[in-house]
Amino acid sequence: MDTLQTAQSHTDTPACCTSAPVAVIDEQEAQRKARILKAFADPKRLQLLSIIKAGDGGETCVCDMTEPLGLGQPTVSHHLKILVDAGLLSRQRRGTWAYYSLVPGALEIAAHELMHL
Amino acid sequence: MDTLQTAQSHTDTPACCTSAPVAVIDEQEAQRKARILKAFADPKRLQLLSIIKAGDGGETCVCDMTEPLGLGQPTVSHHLKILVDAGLLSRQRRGTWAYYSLVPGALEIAAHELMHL
DNA sequence: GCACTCAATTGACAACCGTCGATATAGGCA
DNA sequence: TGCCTATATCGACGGTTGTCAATTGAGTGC
Repeated sequence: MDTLQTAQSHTDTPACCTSAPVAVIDEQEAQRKARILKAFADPKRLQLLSIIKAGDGGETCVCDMTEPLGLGQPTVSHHLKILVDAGLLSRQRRGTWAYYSLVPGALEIAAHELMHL
Repeated sequence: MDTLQTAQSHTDTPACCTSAPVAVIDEQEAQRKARILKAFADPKRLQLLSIIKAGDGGETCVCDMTEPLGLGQPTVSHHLKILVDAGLLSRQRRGTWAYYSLVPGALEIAAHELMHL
């Protein structure tokens, strides 16, 4: 058997298009990583994470997020849900208020996924 | 009795919503980071990066990307342009073919942005 | 020159996303 | 109980995004 498939078109052997069995991450793994990274891919959500990270005790009340972001309350709730669903934030109700805090290690894991894709 | 802020009942000062001058990253910085992270937030682009990273010599020809991704050539070109514009890939023409390679340190910088937002 | 191949661009379309207003839910207080 | 506040959900609307078919541009070899 030919180690590399003989002549193919172009009247000669092209330098590339060797159809090598590249070790590419599969569709499923790619979608999983993309779902997490997509949660970061919005300026407002990055600001949200920044606010929560800097919050007292590492947590922040929803009512403290709407004003600095210049967004309506439903929109902030929407972004927070996305971040929670992505496993980046955790929610805790205290009285009438809802406090959000970073899931420990979540940022590090996400960063790790970026470097080792 | 609450040691902080007197009675926080409605019609009075609430416990949160202190409108503290939170050190939040500004809109401009958030948009800059989001633009980079948005480039990662797609499964096909993650697969592209994976293929290129694993390519021989750290570079891969376009014609070796369309098949494993199951995408048309224009779509692959589209994604590659997004990755180049984000500063993650660099392009080099050799003959008729175009080779893409990871910009050194790009992944590390992006990961750093994630952890230190 | 011409013919051929690979890659990039264009235009169009459906799906997704961020935003808002309106409404619903949950919890505290009188 | 009923009212009030904070948060979540719903429905709708523009803007963005991923995809493709068709075309154009770039490069090689005859």
